[in-house]
Amino acid sequence: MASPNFLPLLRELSRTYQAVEFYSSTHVRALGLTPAQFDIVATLGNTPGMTTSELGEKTLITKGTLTGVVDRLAGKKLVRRVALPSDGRCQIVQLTAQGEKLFAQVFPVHLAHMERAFGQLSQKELNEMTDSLQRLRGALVEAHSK
Amino acid sequence: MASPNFLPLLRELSRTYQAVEFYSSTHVRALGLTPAQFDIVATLGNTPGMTTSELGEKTLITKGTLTGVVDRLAGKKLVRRVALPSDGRCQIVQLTAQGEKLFAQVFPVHLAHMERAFGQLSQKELNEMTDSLQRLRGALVEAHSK
DNA sequence: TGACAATAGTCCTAACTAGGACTATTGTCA
DNA sequence: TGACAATAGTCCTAGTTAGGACTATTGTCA
Repeated sequence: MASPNFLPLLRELSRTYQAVEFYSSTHVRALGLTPAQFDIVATLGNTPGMTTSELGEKTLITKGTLTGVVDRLAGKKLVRRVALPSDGRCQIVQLTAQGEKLFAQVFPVHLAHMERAFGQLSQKELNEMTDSLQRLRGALVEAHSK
Repeated sequence: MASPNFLPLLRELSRTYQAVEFYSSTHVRALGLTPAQFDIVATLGNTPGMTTSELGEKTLITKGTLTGVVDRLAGKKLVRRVALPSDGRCQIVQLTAQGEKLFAQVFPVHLAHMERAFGQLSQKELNEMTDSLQRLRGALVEAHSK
């Protein structure tokens, strides 16, 4: 390893991810939600609700964090926790009517906002980038498991 | 925008970035530093030190956060703040002797750790991914400025 | 030079973050 | 069935995060 040749990618990956986060979160905050809260509302939209752990898998928010975020959304009456009779350990998190309404108002608008940036790239490039990132992620998982 | 075709990329970008963070931070924490603290030590290594704002640009840590992180590193005697005579507003942050020593011990080891994952991809693929990410970032900056 | 804008950095608040300890519940298997 | 491992979720702690208000200093320009 004379000079590690992956540092530019590592650097660019961080910068680009942060740029996406900034572009997205600036818009989301203007709509009255934090990025984590929006993430959960968007994930619960058009679903009958899901387990806290399932929600964690989809949003990449870890369990310890999720408790607090769901608490705050529940405090805003956007989300509700329902016990699952078949498994006393689980709780289903689902949007309230008010949450559904917010989702319907906010989600399409935010999607259009993101489209304004991502739409500048060709479908071919989007696909290639997705595939490459997936290969990188595979390499990370593999390296971690050894 | 019948069905937005960029969502898979958005999703994969988050997942891959988080995978990198997890792979990296697990290792960094085992070395006794938080990711943000390691980032700063790594950035200051082999330099005469730099301004807080310059440090923020390089590490992508915003000013408000930076104060606290540098405070904690200073508390560990790894870093020191030096006033800049030529500009009374600026402070130079630099590694102490102990910080230099830690950098020399920890940085190469961490680089080798990252190499184990990134080394699985070809140079060509690394370059292509870097270029694509850069184009995406450019699109975000452009969309944000309008 | 004096008014005023720009910059550097700290401090504050609310929220998110990971990790681990802990409780309650469920599944497994001898 | 009873011991025990696995799972779901909450709680706690230390730390990071963005954003904005604030102070001090510097640069600009009429």
